[in-house]
Amino acid sequence: MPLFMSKYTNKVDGKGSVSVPSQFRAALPSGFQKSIVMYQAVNHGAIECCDLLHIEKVNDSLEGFAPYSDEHDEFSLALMSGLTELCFDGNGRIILPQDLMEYAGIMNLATFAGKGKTFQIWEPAAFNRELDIARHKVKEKRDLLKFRLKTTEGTIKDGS
Amino acid sequence: MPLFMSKYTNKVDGKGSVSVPSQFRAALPSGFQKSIVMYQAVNHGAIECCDLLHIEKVNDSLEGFAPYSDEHDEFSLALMSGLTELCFDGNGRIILPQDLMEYAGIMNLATFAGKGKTFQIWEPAAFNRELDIARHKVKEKRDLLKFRLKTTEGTIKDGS
DNA sequence: TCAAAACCCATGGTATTCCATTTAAAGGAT
DNA sequence: ATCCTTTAAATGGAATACCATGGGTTTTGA
Repeated sequence: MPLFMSKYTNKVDGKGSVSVPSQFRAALPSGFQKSIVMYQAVNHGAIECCDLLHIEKVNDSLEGFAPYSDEHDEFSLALMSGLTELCFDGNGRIILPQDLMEYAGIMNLATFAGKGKTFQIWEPAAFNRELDIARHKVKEKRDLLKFRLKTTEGTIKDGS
Repeated sequence: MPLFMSKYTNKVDGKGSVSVPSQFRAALPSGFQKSIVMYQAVNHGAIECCDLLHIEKVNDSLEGFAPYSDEHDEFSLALMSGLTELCFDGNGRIILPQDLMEYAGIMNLATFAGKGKTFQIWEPAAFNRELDIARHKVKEKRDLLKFRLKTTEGTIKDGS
């Protein structure tokens, strides 16, 4: 499974166009490489991005609620109405929606930061601040992270 | 599987005509792109919309009740009698029924809000209020969705 | 005959597409 | 390792197509 990793900073022009790093485009699942979906990151002033397949899985999970229940209503509205699907042009660019640019404070530069199954788009300075904070917190809490052992397949590499 | 997502606000003219966002029209299943079906949203003063195929599935689910049971009677009457099918004109517009406009309090503007398999039409200010409420409730209840996600993922996908 | 609805065309604005240039990365040879 | 060549990616700008909207015309049904 391809993952979003590393970070890249690209220019944003007057219309909000940015090139999505080619490594991120290549990491999209096959059959879902025409577009990405973005929304306000829950915990930060940043744009969170994923592929359409991921969204479809979230939507499938909503089927667990009764179709006319309050929960189904609240979750589907809150989650789905806030999404924006953006298709790439021939050069791998997208146009960032105005409201999301404002939410993230993005002007002329945008930092793409890999997060594994998703990635985020940040105003560069804000990203550096947040990265610093995150690293310190990881230092404190590093013992909390444990590798999940695969019980079915006996091949686990060292140091992975 | 096409989904209704994002939100759009369009103008409503004196006759109740509105353009249905092209993204929503494109998301209709092939063979069902001539019309949409709408009805009063159960939980809110809004118009709920979906495609005919979805209605057929809802109708199929009524088969779960015994044919002449009270439940079958009540559900089929309540769900089906309130439906209105509206066909698009050449420009992708529909004419909102008077009673549904009043039910939703729509005057000059209508906000189309994606909900996945369905979408809703709101009076813009009312939508913003409801979106705020829905987001807060989702924050409180988000553990419910995580549980669903885990069980769903565990059965369907691999390598995550 | 009249009103309401369906249909059609024209406009402006926006978003998408395309082409050209610059920049950066990758590979090969000295 | 350094320099040069080749390829790919990112950027800038312009042309094109699409969509929302306004107004008008024909059809339908009461």
